[in-house]
Amino acid sequence: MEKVTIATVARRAGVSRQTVSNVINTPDVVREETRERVREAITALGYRVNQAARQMRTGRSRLIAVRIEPARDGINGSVLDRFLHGLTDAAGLAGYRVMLYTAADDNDEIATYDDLLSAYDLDAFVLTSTHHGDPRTSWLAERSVPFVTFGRPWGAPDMHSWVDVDNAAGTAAATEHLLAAGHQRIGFLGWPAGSGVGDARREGWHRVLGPWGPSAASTDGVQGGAEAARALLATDEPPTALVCASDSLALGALQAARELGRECAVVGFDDTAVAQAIGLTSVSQPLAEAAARCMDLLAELLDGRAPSVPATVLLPPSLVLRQTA
Amino acid sequence: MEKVTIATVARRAGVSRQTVSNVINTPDVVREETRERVREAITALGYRVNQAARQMRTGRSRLIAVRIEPARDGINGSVLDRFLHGLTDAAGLAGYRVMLYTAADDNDEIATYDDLLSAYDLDAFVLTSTHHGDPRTSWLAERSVPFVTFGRPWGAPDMHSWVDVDNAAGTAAATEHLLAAGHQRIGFLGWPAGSGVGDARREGWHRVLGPWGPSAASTDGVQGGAEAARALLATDEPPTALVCASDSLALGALQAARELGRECAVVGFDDTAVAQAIGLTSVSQPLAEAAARCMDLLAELLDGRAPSVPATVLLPPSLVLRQTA
DNA sequence: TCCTAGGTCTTGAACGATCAAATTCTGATA
DNA sequence: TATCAGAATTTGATCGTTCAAGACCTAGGA
Repeated sequence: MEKVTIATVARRAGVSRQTVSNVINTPDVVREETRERVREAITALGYRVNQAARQMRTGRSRLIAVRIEPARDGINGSVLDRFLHGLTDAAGLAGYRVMLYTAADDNDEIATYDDLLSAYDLDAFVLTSTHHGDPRTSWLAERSVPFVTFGRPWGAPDMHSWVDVDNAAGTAAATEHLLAAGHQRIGFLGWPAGSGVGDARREGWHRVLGPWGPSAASTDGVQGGAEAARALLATDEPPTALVCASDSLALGALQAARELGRECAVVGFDDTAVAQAIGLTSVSQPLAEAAARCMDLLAELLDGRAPSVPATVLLPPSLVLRQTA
Repeated sequence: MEKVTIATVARRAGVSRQTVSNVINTPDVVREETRERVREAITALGYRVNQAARQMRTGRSRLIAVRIEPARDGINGSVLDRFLHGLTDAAGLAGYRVMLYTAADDNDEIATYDDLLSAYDLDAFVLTSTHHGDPRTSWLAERSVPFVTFGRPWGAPDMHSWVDVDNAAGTAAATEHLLAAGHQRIGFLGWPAGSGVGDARREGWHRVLGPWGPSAASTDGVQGGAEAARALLATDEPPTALVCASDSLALGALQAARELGRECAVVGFDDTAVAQAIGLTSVSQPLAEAAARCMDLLAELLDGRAPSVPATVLLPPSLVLRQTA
């Protein structure tokens, strides 16, 4: 079982190296009959293109990089995990591979770009966790490195392609579900104003209920959620249902309600493992699809058939009904 | 900002290409003074080795592949996630990069090996979720592809290097903790016999308690855990504490205890997001360290300084105390 | 019959690094 | 001073692929 190169195939098929290369990359310039003969030789020999050699000549690696972040509060970590899985699948289908890297912060990440680009000739990046004033996108854009973000460019015009989930639509659907179930006072438990995602989730709830509705804010976490929920539930006319910006907050709310002996419907966000485990109704992001769409956009960029205007994709989340609402 | 190659550096330092290459790969054969001059040129120009070119000549890619699995029951998914993060970090420090792939089953995975090896010249694989009669290890071993498993070769002799966590020690520690807290009747809630990991976790509990102790088994999941726990708690002399093979089972046990109005201490396994969220005491695997050790072993294999006997590393888990025990 | 255009295929060079072998330099010894 | 071993450096070839350009063949038109 020797090394099979393009020359081995060429010899067996009785053609030149270049013809074999053409069969692989631009089949339509090769005559039908020759093409078949070469294809036969390729499968018979089990030939596979050597990516390193191809890359050296073309300057393209068919490699895409994604940052893997530590599961921050743990509870929401699996979101990225599922996205990664979807991306790896989609990339594989499109003939690309996913390479991982870690970074402590934005600047560290930018330093890594430099390294990955010059050492590995990376074709593109997929960025997650975009935020206001993100320095990463401008760095990449300035050097015209192809990239797509999962998460819209908060607070900036659309200078690049992105895929995002319609957070507001998710909380809106949750709120409507609660209304339909007969709830009159539906509260919102969210994060402090200023984060794009958090604000959008509050917006969806607000959009459905109109001007009124009790709401509270806390940084993410079970503890914070419980405290904020206690405050809301201790008022004169406490809400009978709570829409929450995350499963962590929702879990805190459930604990608070139980302590106080109050009936309170709760809906979380992200459909994490925790929600599945404890039967929490939650808004689920279509992560596999989001990943696939990211790959689609990247493939467009890389094939040079990119639209002049950045493409943007907004996916609707879905409500997963369980016991808590 | 043109492309900087080894020739650019050579010209600037006034030496030949090969000398630059030597400074990078075998610095000790270059005279001190020359070495410094070349190093200066390298940093001044911001030169970075082109991996594709190096790979074509050496046949080594400095790339390591890991399979990313879908978060199976969701609740335990983050274990792999954290391992991956640790591996990416450790690989980066050792000058390697991690590439991802997905596979539907063992055979699919083997087909992917073939592809990755011939197309990308992958240097090594890290396998997770090893099990009895795993066909992957023998496939790789036959072709003498370097690899390390996270998880020991269940039911087979040590034919390759592996890193694993001492599952039995984990449940033993949990059991001892419960004994010290004054519990007399400590039960075990595990998986059906036959899985290496599950059996080891039961073993640890059994080792501490001796012959006696109520135990039950169920396939993993909250539902199953609740049912099995109900059965245990409904006996004449119910256990006052339960050691569980997973956080899912533990969560089920907690729910069963609450339903029945019983006090019952519970310890889970894996310290997942769920455990953190609901305050479940759980056995925590040192995943970052496990990943680092995997990388160490791989580096040894790849540098050719591999020991004749496969290296095996068994890491002790730790008990994370929270409210439930 | 000759020429040309288009389709098909082949040839040599190049990508950027490392290997192997050849060459030059250095300093010590006779 | 001439010689030589060993250290330091250079040269040419090579890895497997694709690019650019050229060669060959066939059919159609003048």
